[in-house]
Parts: sequence; structure tokens; C-alpha cells
Amino acid sequence: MDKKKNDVEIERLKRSILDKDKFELRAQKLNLLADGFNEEALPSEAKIFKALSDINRLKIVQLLKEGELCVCELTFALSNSQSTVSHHLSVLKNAGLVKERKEGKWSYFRLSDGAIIELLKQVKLLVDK
Amino acid sequence: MDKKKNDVEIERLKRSILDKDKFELRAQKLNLLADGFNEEALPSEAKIFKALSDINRLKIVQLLKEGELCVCELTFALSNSQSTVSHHLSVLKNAGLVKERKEGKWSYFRLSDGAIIELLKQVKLLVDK
DNA sequence: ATAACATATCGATGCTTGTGAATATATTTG
DNA sequence: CAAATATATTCACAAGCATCGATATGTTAT
Repeated sequence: MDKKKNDVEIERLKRSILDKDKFELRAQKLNLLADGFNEEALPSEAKIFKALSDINRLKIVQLLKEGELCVCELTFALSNSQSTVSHHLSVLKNAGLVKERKEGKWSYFRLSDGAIIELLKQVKLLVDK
Repeated sequence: MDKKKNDVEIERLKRSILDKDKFELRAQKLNLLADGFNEEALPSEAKIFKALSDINRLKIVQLLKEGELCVCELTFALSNSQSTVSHHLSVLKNAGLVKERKEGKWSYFRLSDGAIIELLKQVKLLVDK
């Protein structure tokens, strides 16, 4: 959205808050909050969430909790084609969630960090409520 | 993927593991792991992650950490049109992450659960490594 | 070297999503 | 009631994504 559009929103907020001083205070607070956005970290965070936003990838992560597996084993355990599994693994890898170890003609994948398991636990908490 | 395709993958795994007994053991273990999938919870979990996979929605959640805000305030703080903000809010609401309170012509949104903040902290940990 | 094999990549396809303008709905104000 | 306002919904569109078959790449076995 361009600068002009933002002015429109300022006017919108201004009108919605009748008391002039109250508007200034509110706008100031909102601007302060918006300044707090970590523009550097947000894309990485969104990327991690996006990587976990697919059921098949959640299954892969769950499988890898028990230890590393090669692509053919993951393909066996999931209901997807080999190319699809390979694609999902590259998404997870690109988000930094899994690591790869090549051995001969096999590629073994594992979780890159135990904190991922904590993340899944937290989400389970939310779902169970 | 249909049943036929799965048989292909069984053969694939069979071939890749030369020792017959070892294959049986491995396949058994993988099937056990796959049986552990919580098919009921997975869609909800994926939905939550998907709701958090957009930068603007992450910003909304961060804004709401400080308390409830109406749509016009969120529109003021973000760089999106009112309809886009409204859309993002409905995605968050649909995933169960925010709750709505209507008061006159205003709609106030707040986080539905403190665990969401924990979730964001966990992700920040992953990003910072 | 040739065949078999594991995995990655490409290409195509149908589905989903983010976006904003325009419009609809509901509420308040004059 | 009419005008103004806050929010939701509809519509259209471009971009992104999940999927699979086919193919390419690299490795092992014969």
C-alpha cells in the first residue's frame, strides 16, 4: 500500500476517535507497536510456519522424531509419490527444519533441532482446548 | 494415491533392503509409526500453522499481544486495505487463534489463548539459531 | 560398461491464497 | 429517515502451491 493510502487510514482512525487528544495518544501507541515489528525475523518465522502448514509435512516431522529416515522409507510410510515426498523434504529443508545426510545413493533426513518437537507440543495444546 | 501405488512403494523398499528379515522389521516399524498419525488432530494443527504462515497475520498477532484492538486500529497499524485486514482476521478466527467482541459498530479482536505467545517464542528460538 | 536403483528436478495441471476495489450489512448520528 | 461510519462479503486476478508422471543425475552392483 502506498503512502497516500496510509493517509486515508489515518483519517479513518481520526474520525473514529472523536476526542482529538485521545486520537493522538492512540495513534502514537499504534505506531510504537508497529515500529516493534522485527522485519528481519518475520519472513523466516512465516516460512517455518508455512513449512508446517501441510499435513504431509507434519507427518514427516513426526516420523523423524524417532530418528533419521531415508527418502524411500518416508515414501513408504506416507501416501505420496516419491517426487512429492522429495518436494516436501526440500520445503522443510529450506525452512531450516530438517537436515540431510547423503550416504551412497541414499539421502537420510533428520530434524535439525529439538525445539521443533516443542513447537508441535505447543500446537497440540492449542488444538486440545 | 491408490492402493496399487502403495504396493509399488513396498516393492521399492523391499528391493532397497537386501536382507529379507531386516525389511520385515523395518516395514513393521514404519507401519507402526504411520499408525501413530493422529488423523483427527493433524488438520487442525496444519490450519493453525497456516494461519501463522503470513507476515501480516503474524503482525496482527503481535499487535494483539498488548490487548484487544478494533479492525480500524489494526488497519491503521498495518499496510493493508481494510478488506484485506478483515480477511486476515477471519483466517485467524477460523483457526481459533483470535476471538471477536462486537460493540456497536466496532469489532474488537483479541488473542484467544496465551499459548499462542508461547508458540511465537518457540519459533523465535528456532530463527535465532 | 551396463543395468538397476535412489533421489532430485522439470513440466503440466488444478486448487488455494493474498490483495484491493466495489458493494452489502449493520450501527450510530443528526 | 438520511447520511456517515465500521466491518464483512463479493468479485476478479495474479501468484503460489501440492501433486504426479516423466526425466535427469548420481551411485552401486553385476
